[in-house]
Amino acid sequence: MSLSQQTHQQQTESHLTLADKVLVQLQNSIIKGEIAAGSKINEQAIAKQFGISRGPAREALHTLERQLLIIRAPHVGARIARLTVNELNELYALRSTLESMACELAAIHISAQQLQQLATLIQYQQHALQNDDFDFQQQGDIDFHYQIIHASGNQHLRRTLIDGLYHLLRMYRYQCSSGIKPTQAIAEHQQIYTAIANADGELAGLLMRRHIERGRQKAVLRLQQIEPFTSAQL
Amino acid sequence: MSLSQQTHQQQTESHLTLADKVLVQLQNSIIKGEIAAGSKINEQAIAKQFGISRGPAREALHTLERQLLIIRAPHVGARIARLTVNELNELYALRSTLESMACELAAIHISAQQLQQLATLIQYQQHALQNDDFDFQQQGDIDFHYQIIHASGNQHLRRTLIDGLYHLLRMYRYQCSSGIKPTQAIAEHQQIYTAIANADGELAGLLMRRHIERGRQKAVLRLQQIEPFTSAQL
DNA sequence: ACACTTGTGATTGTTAACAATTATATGAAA
DNA sequence: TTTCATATAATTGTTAACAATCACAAGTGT
Repeated sequence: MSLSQQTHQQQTESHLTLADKVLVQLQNSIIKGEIAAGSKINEQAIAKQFGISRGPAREALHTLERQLLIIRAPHVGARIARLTVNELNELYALRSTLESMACELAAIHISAQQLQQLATLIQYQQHALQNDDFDFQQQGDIDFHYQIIHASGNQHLRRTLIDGLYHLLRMYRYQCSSGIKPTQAIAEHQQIYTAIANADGELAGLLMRRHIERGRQKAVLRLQQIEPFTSAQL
Repeated sequence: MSLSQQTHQQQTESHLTLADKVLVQLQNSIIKGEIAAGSKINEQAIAKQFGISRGPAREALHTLERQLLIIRAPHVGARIARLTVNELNELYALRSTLESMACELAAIHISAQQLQQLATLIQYQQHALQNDDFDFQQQGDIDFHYQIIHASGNQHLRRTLIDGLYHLLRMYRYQCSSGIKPTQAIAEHQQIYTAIANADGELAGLLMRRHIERGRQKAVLRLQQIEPFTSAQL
C-alpha cells in the first residue's frame, strides 16, 4: 500500500466496509480509463458486478461524486467525469495555489524524520528514472507531493487536497502522461526539497508553482491530442 | 433563500431528497450550537426525530462528515465537531489563501452584472449597519464573500470553498461573533470591491488576505473566552 | 484486589422489497 | 411528417428487517 493511498485511517482490512472496498476498485477503474469517460454508471449494475446490494454501491457512488470522479444528477443517475482542457486548467490553478501554500508551511513545520523520508523518496525516484521503472516514477511523483502536503501540518489543507482534488488529479495525470522521462520534474523535486530543507518557504512555494505550471502545460498538450476523441462519444 | 444557501443546484423543493431536507436542518442546528459540540449523534435518533428511516439519516450524516460538521468513527458513531483555536487558525489560513485567489480571478473574470450585484449588496450592508440589523449584517457578509468566489469563475475553487469549508466556517463565525458593529469590515468590503472593479487583482487579493486575517484575530479572541467551557464537557 | 473472560446492549453495516420519479418508446392527431 | 400525450421500462429514493461489530458491564478465577 502506497503512502498516498493511506489517508488518515489505519484500520486493517477486516474493518473496511463493503462500500470502501468497492470504492477503491471503482476509483482505479475510472482513473485508468477502463470505464469510458462520460459513460453512465448506475447503482444496480455496480451492485451486481461486485456481488453486493445497492446500499454499499450507492454509498460508493456518493463518495465518487465528492471526489469529482463522477457527476450525479438527482433521480437521473451518474456519469464518469469527462476530461476537458478547461477543467484541467481550473484544477491545476487551484492545485498550484494549494501546494504552494503547503510548501510554505512545510518549510516551517517539517520534522527531521519527514525531511529524511523526503530525501529517501527522491533517491528512489532517481533510481527509478535510471531503470525506466515507469510505474514507480509516477507513484513516486505523487508521493513526493503527498509528503509535502502532509508535512505542512494543516489538516484542512491536507483533507482538501488528498480527499478532494487528489483523485481527479490522479485521473488527469494518468491519462495525460506523456510517457517521456520526467528528468526535469525530478530535478525540480530536488530543488524544492533543498528549499524546504533550508526552511526557505517562499522559495519552495515559488518553485512548486513553476513545477506544477510545467506539469499543466504538458498535460494540456497531451489532452488536446486525445480530447477530440473522448468528447466525440456521448 | 439566500444567495449563499443555493449552491449550484436550482431544483425546486419537490425534487429534494429526504436526506437533503434533514441535512439542512441538522446543519443549522449544529452551526447555531443548538446541538452541543462534542455530543454524540447517531443514525437511529436522527431518523426517529425527523420521522424517516435510517437510510436518508445515514446519508445526511455522511454529508455532514464531509462538511466537517461532525466527526465519524467507523462502527462507533459520530460526534459534533468541537471548536478549537488551533483548528480555527488552520481553517482561516486555508480560507485566506483560497479567497485571495478568488479575488485575483474575480478581478479578471467578473461580469458587469455580477459587479452591479456586488455594489448593491454593499449598499444593503451599509443600510443594515445603520439599522442594527444584525442577522442581515452576518448574512450579507457571507454573501459578499460568496459572490466573489462565484465571480472567480473557477468551479473547483467554488466547490472547495462553498461545499467544503463553508459550513464549518459558518459555525465558527456564528459562534465566535463578537456582537460589535462590523464597521471596519464593511469598509474593507468597499475597498475590495473597488479593487475588483478596477481589475486590480493583486490589490484585491492582498486586501482580502488582510480582511480575513482581521476576522481571524477577532474570532480567536472570542473563542479563547468560550473554549474552556466547551472543552470541559465530554 | 486485579486481570481476564464472557455476555449483554447499543450502534453501525447490509440486504431485499417497495415507492416514487424520470427517461424512453409507442401511437394518435394535426 | 411532426408533435403531443400516454404508457412502459429503467433507475433512483425509501423503508424495515437482519447481520455484524463494538463498547461496556458483570462475573469468574487467581
